[in-house]
Amino acid sequence: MNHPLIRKLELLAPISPGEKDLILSAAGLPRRIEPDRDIVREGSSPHESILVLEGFCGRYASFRDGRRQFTALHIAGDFVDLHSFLLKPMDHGVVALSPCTIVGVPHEALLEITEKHPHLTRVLWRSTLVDGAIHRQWLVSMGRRSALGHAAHLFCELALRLQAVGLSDGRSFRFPVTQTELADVLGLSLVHVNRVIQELRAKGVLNWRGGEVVLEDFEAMAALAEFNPTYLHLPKQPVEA
Amino acid sequence: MNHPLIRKLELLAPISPGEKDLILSAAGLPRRIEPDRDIVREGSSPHESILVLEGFCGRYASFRDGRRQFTALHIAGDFVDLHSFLLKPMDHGVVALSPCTIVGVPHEALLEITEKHPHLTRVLWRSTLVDGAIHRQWLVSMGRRSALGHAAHLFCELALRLQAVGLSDGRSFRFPVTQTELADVLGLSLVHVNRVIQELRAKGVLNWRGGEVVLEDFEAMAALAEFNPTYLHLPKQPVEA
DNA sequence: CGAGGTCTTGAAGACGATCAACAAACGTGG
DNA sequence: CCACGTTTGTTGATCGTCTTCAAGACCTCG
Repeated sequence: MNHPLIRKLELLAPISPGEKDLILSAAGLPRRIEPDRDIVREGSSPHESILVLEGFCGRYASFRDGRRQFTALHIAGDFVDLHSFLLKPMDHGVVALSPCTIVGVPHEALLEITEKHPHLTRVLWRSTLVDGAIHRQWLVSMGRRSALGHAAHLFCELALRLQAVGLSDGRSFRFPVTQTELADVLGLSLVHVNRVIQELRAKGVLNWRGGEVVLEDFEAMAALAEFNPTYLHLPKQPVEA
Repeated sequence: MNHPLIRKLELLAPISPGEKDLILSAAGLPRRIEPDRDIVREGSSPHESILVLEGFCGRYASFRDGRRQFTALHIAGDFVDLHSFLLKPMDHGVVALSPCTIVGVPHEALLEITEKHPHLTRVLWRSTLVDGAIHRQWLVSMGRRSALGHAAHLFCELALRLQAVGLSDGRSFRFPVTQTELADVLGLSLVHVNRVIQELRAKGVLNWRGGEVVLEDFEAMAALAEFNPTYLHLPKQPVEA
């Protein structure tokens, strides 16, 4: 089964063919979203949860004065707002960072799953728990890592998450995001992000041009970041690309 | 029913008497934990999830060089590691910040609940989602608020969370934590935390002595923090103290 | 009364923010 | 294919917040 959601859910736990059918048949039709468009609006109370089939998007909070902070980055296979099934209204927005393909899963269908399919329920619950674990690691990065370490940590995380769904070989991947957006992810200024990126380049660990990232030396990058992948709770073996 | 867990769960959603019995009967005997003692160790794979009946504790990650970052603060009624039911091993530790009374709920019992009690399952799931929402708000504080705003935000959050379980009138509460610990919560240095606290005192919004916090002017504090309580997903009316 | 922890203060310095330009890349229409 | 405008990336200079280092004051508890 090659559907990104299934691929992703199977990373969390084995699921049966019946369960696969169940969730796929609940999903609506794929929709195309342009970059910079909101996928879920802050303050809304959705009736469906959105799954990303393709592209990058992010959850963010923004201030009246225009400051913005991303609190999560999502890739193919991620539910961006599974929590909105049980937690309304949305306390943050979700925006497409690249062209995205998404599908919605109606909350009714999720309710049905929780009523009748305890195993699948646990798998979905678990996926929200992994989101939480990533939030915590970002908190650690924000609080106690240098800007350089923080950026390095994020690149390591992305490499492994993308590898897990077959979108990276663990070394290089598409990353169609501007430095301005990255600044809002890292909680830094645009100018400083630019300097940090250059420093990673100068150290020979990062090559990032035209939306393509290459980690020239993952080990060195991980060392800079004091990166420990445990929190991602990925299985030992990534799927084939 | 006056059990802190029940009080807390009822904030999330109405639960039936049968469900209350169910979860209470699953819980083990209360245990007393001294300050500074680990409640759950990083790297462990617990067979039960811990619920706080009394006291303050925190989740933290630490570095080899001694730096530490708290990623959550927990109060009476909170499950500190409900996620360990589905996500092992622990990617962080949990430590008592004050003397704590805790009970364990065996993962077997939680499994049973997810198999047979979908509604209660959703309530528990929801409680982990609120944790996630708080993580996100902390990320926003770390990334885009000044040290002063960040501290003010935390005090506002604590006032409302404690009020929700009857441990504050919304203005004052016990907060038996050192400035060193607060520094590790806020991701700041001890010295700077001290200065920020003094600034809040000078502004006449905070009085914090001997483990007792008084928010002299909640509105002013909330304004400093640009605090919006939506993310806590609390019901309109707090319970009586 | 002494000892250890906690809080407070001062001074110096680093890291990252801000302000202001400029350069390069990209997309579009002519 | 080039001209142009817009977006993105880069650089320099200055400034401010927060860190670090160091020491002293206060408090609690034996």
